[in-house]
Amino acid sequence: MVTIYDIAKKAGVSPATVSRVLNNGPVRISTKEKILKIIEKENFVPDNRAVYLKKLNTKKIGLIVPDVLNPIYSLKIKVIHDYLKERNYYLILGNSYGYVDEEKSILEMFERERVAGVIIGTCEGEDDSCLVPIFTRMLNNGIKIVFTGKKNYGLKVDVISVNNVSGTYKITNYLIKTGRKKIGFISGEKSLRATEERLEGYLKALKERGLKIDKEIILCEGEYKLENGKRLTKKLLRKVDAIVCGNDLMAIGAIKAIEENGLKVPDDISVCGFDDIFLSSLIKPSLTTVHQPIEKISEIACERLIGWIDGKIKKEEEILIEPEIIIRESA
Amino acid sequence: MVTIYDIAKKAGVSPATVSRVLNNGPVRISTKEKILKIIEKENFVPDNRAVYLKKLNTKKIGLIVPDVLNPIYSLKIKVIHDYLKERNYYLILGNSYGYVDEEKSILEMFERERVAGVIIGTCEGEDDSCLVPIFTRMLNNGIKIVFTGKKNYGLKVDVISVNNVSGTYKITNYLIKTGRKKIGFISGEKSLRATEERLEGYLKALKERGLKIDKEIILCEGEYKLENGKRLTKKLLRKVDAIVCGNDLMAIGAIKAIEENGLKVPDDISVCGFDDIFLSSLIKPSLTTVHQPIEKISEIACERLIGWIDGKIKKEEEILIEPEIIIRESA
DNA sequence: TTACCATTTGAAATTGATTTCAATCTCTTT
DNA sequence: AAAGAGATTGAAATCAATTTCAAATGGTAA
Repeated sequence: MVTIYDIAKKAGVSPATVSRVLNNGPVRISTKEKILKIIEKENFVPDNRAVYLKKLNTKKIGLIVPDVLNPIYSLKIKVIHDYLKERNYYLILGNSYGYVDEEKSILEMFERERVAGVIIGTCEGEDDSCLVPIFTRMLNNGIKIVFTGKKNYGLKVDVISVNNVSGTYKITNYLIKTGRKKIGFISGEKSLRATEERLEGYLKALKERGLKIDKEIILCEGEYKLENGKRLTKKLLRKVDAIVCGNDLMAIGAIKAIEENGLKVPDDISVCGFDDIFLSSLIKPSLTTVHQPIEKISEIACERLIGWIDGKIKKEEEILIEPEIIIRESA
Repeated sequence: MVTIYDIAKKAGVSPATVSRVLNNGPVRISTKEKILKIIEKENFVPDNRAVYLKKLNTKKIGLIVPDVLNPIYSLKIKVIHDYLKERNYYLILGNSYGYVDEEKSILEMFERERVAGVIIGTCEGEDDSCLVPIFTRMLNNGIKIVFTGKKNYGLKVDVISVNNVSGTYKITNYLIKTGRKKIGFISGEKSLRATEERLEGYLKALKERGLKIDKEIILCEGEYKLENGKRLTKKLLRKVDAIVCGNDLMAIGAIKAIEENGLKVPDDISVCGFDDIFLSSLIKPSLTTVHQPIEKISEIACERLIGWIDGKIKKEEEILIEPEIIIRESA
């Protein structure tokens, strides 16, 4: 491969001068043009490995999501990718499947790559408190970290997330208003922040409206996926007249389960979700759900992360975005 | 940050010995253990920039997709990510939106990063023949490239793709068998390989069955997206009794357009798609479509790419995977 | 013509690892 | 006890850039 030395030799200058051309340093216009011509002719492309060995900011950002197949994370990836690209950063992607072992190995890869910052796009999967030592080490080594939608474990990191409590509170209230009395709740693992808070909003609404809380119809286990929604819903059939689901995929599973058992949505059982993925408006009955402001969350996450990297932000913050509920056919 | 020199000093050995420990070189067991302890204690993590400045294979693979939001590409990303991770490679992701300018800037970033290989996951977007010089330069510089689903422009690259011709041929035949006579065709840009070939299969089936080809009901323009499917379908209403769509998203758009105009799918107009995305089985009516073997294509692409990188593959190939049609409710 | 200042330039150090080559240390064998 | 073989180790070069410091060059004013 062509190096800066080859260019320097052909141009009759020192490598330092070529480097200055590449970095807009002070070089006489005529020499600059001569060097640029040679660079073009020789197909020279600088080697980032060497460039960023000297420079401080590697311009690389690591992003971890639990499931690229979940449209909510596809959207997160898209928004973050675009925001960063605009600012000359680029993205290394890790897909953790919600497993801490995977997440750990991805984080270690990010460390070796000396990424400037990391965005954790996770808010579902296993309990990941055991990653705290790695996060601490990364922070100590100057790698900036922003969480979206998970606990901060007392770390010096921003947390940007939707107000989960308020989301399920609003939608449960809506169900009550439409006359539903036996409202069930299904979601993924209890240990997760998303589960904890979404459950909290649901309970809050029931309490305020004086409805009885029945542990039999609250099921928080397994993954935030369609199949699991189906599985859990089967246990609630004929016990409830509405179900608040932990996310849209589970809600879609719930609708499938209800229909497969000869019942109707929303006539027999109302179903509502959380996320407002693309799909939710397309299925039938279309899904009543809590809209997650993914674009906003992702952009704030990027903005904060770059703020940290540029040294403009020094103090961590927890930023909650207020969600809206979207009323459609399923409830 | 802690370096190999710091570790060497604390252990009373030379950096070379520390490097040997990191790379499983010959080191006395007792010194190895001593060094490992210090590495652990000092939180040392090697710097890949320096590591791969010396080593030939950077273990980085660049992947370009036109749209992370399209489930077909989410799936591609997932499969490729997993396959590579298993083999100690990792992924740098670029989202091109089908724009050649974006694709160009992503490719340049890959070059600077000295990726070992690139997978082009594109098969839609603008005509990208103008990227040939960049691909040539990358190949000359030893970066291996594999295309999935696009023209190879005479380059020394593998092309792995679904047999598009066969896919639309089969599904058009199916429509004819069910008694449809006026079958329309809608898709994205004509210049794309996917469009060209899918159109070819459609035309082949019509000709073989002796049906008249009517240019008025063949519309190839715009993007492979839902909205565009809707837009094009509106022009075909009342002119056709079936529509073959370039992909599933367009087909879903087609169904929406038909229903919004008071017609029924499949009673008034049959609709079929191409891809078999997750969504297609969930909507109502569920979509009859050509199943794209994305997992298989992606895995072969990875396998071939790593074969090239390891020097085990020397000759480019074009690999076509035969698709199956999935009959559901929409046709 | 000289002094002074600003603009260009290059030599050499630096970044953090790996790798080669030669030297040293341990054994085993005679 | 000496020789030889094999296992460990370190010094220095290398990878491909940037950056610092000092030197050279050019232009202007006194």
